[in-house]
Amino acid sequence: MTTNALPIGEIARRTGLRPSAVRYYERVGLLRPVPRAGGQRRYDPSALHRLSAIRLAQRAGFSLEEIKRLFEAERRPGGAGWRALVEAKLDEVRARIDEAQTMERMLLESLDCGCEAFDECPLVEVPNG
Amino acid sequence: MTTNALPIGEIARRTGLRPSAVRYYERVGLLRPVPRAGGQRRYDPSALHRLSAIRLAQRAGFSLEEIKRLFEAERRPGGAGWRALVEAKLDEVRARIDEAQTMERMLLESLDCGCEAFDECPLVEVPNG
DNA sequence: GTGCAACTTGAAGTCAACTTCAAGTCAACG
DNA sequence: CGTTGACTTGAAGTTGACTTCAAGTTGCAC
Repeated sequence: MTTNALPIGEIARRTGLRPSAVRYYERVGLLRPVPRAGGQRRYDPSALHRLSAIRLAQRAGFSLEEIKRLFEAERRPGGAGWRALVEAKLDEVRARIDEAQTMERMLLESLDCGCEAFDECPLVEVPNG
Repeated sequence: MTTNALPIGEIARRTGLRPSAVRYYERVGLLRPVPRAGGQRRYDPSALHRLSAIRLAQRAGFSLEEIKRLFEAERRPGGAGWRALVEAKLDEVRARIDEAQTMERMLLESLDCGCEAFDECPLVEVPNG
């Protein structure tokens, strides 16, 4: 046997994605085409890892296009451009964390003052131009 | 004069939104209809604060529907349901922060080991069912 | 071999969040 | 008074990320 080769339904079940999503990822180039058994996709378990990485990056706010570039960057030899790309992404992630933390403080503050708070929270920066 | 009443273009310029977006927010109920001068919207500067709060919440990952509910919740008297809603949002924000921080560690790790890292980062949790 | 669930494809549909378009209105300048 | 530019409306178009559909094929149990 060629070790455990999972059909798309099994991949879907384990990742919580729908088969259609997995096929979609393949179509847009996020997943390389996998070997077929009689036309049907057979996945190596490592696909689970890849899919999980995609979900995480996505929940962290990245578009499929960005995630794709992130994956592609790491395949380039010499590590020329990819380091800069990862650093750029790092900046983005940190900005996201900052914003989420500001939101957290806003929500906490609005819990504290108790009334019409969120709408008037002083943590929101109003443009002054 | 009825204090500074800003036309939609000015609101757009200051918030970085397009006028069409501001009208859209009104249409979907995120912004209450404002007074008109000869058919044209005239905004109180407080609208800038509201719009900024919207942008922040949006960047923190909330849909317009969710933001709307957040605003509506704070208007209910007694603070009955809105406290629970804000607390639920808090949980969501914290989950987002966690995920973004995992992304951050993944990216850092992939910078450290230098090669095909992001795709194989051990920080990604693979489902085991 | 029969049947059924799970798979295949391409095309079309959906949803959010807008943007663009067409056609028209209004204020102000010269 | 004419025209310019910012505004108005409703309707239709766009993008990303999928899902749904129709029509057909395959894998496996019985």
